[in-house]
Amino acid sequence: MVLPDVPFDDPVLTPAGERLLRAASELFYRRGIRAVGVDLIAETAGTTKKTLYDRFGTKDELVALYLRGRARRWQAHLFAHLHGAGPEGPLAVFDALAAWLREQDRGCAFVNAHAEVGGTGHPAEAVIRAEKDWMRRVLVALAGDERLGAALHLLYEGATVLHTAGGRVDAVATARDTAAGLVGRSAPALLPPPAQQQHEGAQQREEHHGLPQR
Amino acid sequence: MVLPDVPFDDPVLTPAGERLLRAASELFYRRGIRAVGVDLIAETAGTTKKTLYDRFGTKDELVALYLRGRARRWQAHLFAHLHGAGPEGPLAVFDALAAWLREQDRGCAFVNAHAEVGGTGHPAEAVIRAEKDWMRRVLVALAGDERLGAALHLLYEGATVLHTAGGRVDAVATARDTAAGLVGRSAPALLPPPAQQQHEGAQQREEHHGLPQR
DNA sequence: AGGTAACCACACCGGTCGGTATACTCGCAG
DNA sequence: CTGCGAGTATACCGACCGGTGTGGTTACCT
Repeated sequence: MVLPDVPFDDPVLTPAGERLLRAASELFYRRGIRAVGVDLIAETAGTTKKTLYDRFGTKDELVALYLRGRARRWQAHLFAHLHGAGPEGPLAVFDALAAWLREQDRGCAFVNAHAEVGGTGHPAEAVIRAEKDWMRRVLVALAGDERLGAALHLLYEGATVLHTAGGRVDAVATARDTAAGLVGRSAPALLPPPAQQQHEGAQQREEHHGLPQR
Repeated sequence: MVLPDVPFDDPVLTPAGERLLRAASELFYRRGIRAVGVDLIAETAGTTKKTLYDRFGTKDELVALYLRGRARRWQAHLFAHLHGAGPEGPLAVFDALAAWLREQDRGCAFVNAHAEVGGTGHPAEAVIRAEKDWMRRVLVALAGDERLGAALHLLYEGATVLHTAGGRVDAVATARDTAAGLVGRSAPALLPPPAQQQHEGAQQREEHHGLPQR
């Protein structure tokens, strides 16, 4: 089975740029975007605001880069869990989510970012939509069915929200149970047990892989 | 059937206080909490920061009041849709949500607020959890079953997120379809088509039908 | 008459916001 | 040797942040 890749490649950065993006990612996720100033980011990265603006041009661009990085890391985590998971692929997504949320206690970075910048024309908005769209395509591919994949996507997002904002530690397990019911009912015979397939979709569909680099 | 009320009563406010809360609610929802300063709120309400702090003490308290108001308004909207909706109660929730999201284009105020203040000890956090917990109780009551209600809750939250952050206009409809499948499968015999009798799985466990009134 | 709650106008506080400017050092490729 | 990209250090900008203080004006209640 071929799973789609998230449509972001990793940026080529100078050492200081790398430290800045790493520091910004940690701070943005843990405290929120508007709650973190560029001064703090530069200081945490052990460099200066000057370097930050030389590399990234704008705080907004740094935010967009932060989200792209999150998308790539979540994909890596997810595909690692899916690898070797047999025909119950769709359900393994919920196991991957449970493990992910054990460390990422502030929930979905994209939903959180949208809460802060949604509707403002912020460059992060496109990244947010692209990630949601990608995740849906993954679930549709795993489910082998458009409607079932869309339903699983709803459960996946609902579980993330209720786990985090709702404080319901059983949310992911409930979602998995519900998903199992849907999957079992919809296509019980489509997936023969012994088959190891790997996801081969590695098309990077962006040619502009550099940074402002001015 | 008795549905639980949201555990917030409406505050008694002076005229200027009312204007402040109304202005703050609009601004917080549309632009985010941290993006809105107290100066702007006071100016929009046609009053001064002094009055704001005399009435509410803190911006954080104003934020909590804002969320309580949102919860009450959503409950009123939801119950109005449920009223007269026959035995297909659980599905009417998704119709109410669709209508709600047609006007509330920034999605769930509680999820958005949690993205900004989650994990900081902010007084809004308790309000957020209470609202999610209340909504779950409503869905469990409507479904007449704990597991089914929890599953519907997942679909409800997932639909809200995917509609808003994901930009999927079909999210609520998909959630409704999926919910219909779950409901139909779980209790097919309890609801004879031509009958206005209510499904009896909802145990009446509270006599407090009015407002919390505490 | 006196008290008081509500309100407004305005000034002020230290701190932080995103972003810019100047000037200097280092290593490396032509 | 020179030029340049990368980095550091530091000062600065106007605007805004949440929050406080002072003083004065209504209107209503005893």
